[in-house]
Amino acid sequence: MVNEKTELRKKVAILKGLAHPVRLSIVEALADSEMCVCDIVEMFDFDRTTISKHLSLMKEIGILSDKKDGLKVYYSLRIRCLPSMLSCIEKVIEGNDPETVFIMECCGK
Amino acid sequence: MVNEKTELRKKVAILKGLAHPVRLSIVEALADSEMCVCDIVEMFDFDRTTISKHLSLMKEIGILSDKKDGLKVYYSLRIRCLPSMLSCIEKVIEGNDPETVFIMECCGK
DNA sequence: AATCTATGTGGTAATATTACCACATAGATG
DNA sequence: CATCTATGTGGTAATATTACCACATAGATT
Repeated sequence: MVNEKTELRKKVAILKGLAHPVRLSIVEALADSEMCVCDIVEMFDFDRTTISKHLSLMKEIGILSDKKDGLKVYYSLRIRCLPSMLSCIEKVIEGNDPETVFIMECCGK
Repeated sequence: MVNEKTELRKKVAILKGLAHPVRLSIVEALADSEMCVCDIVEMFDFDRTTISKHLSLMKEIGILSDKKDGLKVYYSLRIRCLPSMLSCIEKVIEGNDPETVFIMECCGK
């Protein structure tokens, strides 16, 4: 049995880990395949070290895992259900007419 | 077609809205049924106005909707798939042995 | 071994988030 | 209508997050 408080803290940590435009974009990019830091850095206009810190953070939280190969480090999703989880939110957003920001139904199950 | 940047911002906003222990607890409590502010406040040791601000924030983001009835205000989930979305994260956490903080598989699909 | 390449870390200034207090208000009740 | 009850808002101090710079390191290349 998992401690309630601890479980809540872990869930919040994961959500916080996803709640940043750079980090969420990385997670989405990793949905299909792993990428090296060099390629991930290319995606953004931010400093290389900024991206590196976002990756370290997500690794520490448990969202990503890394794998070294020569000079390069490859990151991949450690929580595989994330893309489908996020697609729930996407459907909510995409389903909107421009006026209403969010609708009430999604996932259609 | 939804603007990519805007969509990302909205997704991040929702995730941020969930990424706080008080707010996530509220969302979980609202999974089953709506609640008035007075009852939600009872759940926590924080100041009443702190809870009120968390509710306002989630309403603004679109996570919650409210409904007035006399003096009381009832909040409910506006994004209904949230509980099942969060259960994905829960399974990841619960599936752990105490040593490993996160596992790689979840949702069992 | 000197150098280069890919990546990571410590420090820090700028910015955002959070929690509480003081105060405001709408609707019920005496 | 005076008051009470449930709720919300503005302001602010404490804290957390973020992005960059300077620097460090491991492994490849010359």
